[in-house]
Amino acid sequence: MQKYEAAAKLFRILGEPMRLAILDMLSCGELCACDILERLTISQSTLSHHMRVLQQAGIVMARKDATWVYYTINPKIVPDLHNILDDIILPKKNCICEGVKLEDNK
Amino acid sequence: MQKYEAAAKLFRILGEPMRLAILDMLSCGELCACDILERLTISQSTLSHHMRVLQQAGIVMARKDATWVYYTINPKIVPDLHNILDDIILPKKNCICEGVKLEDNK
DNA sequence: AATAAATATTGACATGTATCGATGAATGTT
DNA sequence: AACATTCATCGATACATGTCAATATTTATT
Repeated sequence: MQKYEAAAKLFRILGEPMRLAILDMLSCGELCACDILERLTISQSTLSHHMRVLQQAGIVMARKDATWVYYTINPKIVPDLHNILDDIILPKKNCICEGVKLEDNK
Repeated sequence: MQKYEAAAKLFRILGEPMRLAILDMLSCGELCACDILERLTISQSTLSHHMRVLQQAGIVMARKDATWVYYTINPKIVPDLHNILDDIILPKKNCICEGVKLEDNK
């Protein structure tokens, strides 16, 4: 299972409407937290939580300037996500469907 | 927010290691529930739960034959998922980053 | 009809996490 | 030095859901 946990974690992070809204906003380019907060109906602490999650997952990058923090989407994450999805869902060589039993610690 | 809920739901469903393992197994082709169960260390009821979730989301399709149920990945879901991701994370026209405020009921 | 096998459903429980208000920390301004 | 602004952290709460055992349902077999 361990094999799938990293991928699952990424998908789980994308599995929240608020975070998708934030990523949609960032898709055009850099925004500071206050810009994002202005367009959402969530508390500042909730936004801060989401930005931390997105950052730690490597989905967004942060740049601090004085009291502001500016966020951008990590461009590398886009092909990464596509590849992660394809590696699981598309036919491939040495696939687990060929027979091995999966234990919880694998 | 409603705008992102469908996409978030799909990602959330992909956000479980067990379901990714199941999809990985199905990536080569059709398997029945008992085949999948044989290679995982989860209970039968848990597997049944996951298959129902994957089915209702349109990610896998089910075919019943006597007492067996055979599952396949819905091939349409693959490009769909890529498009959903790109529609959010890549730059685009008429993007919400251009200014509108998002209410919870949107 | 009785039994067996494959899958679904139900109810209970534990865990994870989104959310908030309150507060703290860092930086800039007066 | 005092204050304001921006963001982070903490503690509490509510809700969603993964998991299981037990049971039901469906179909085939004897």
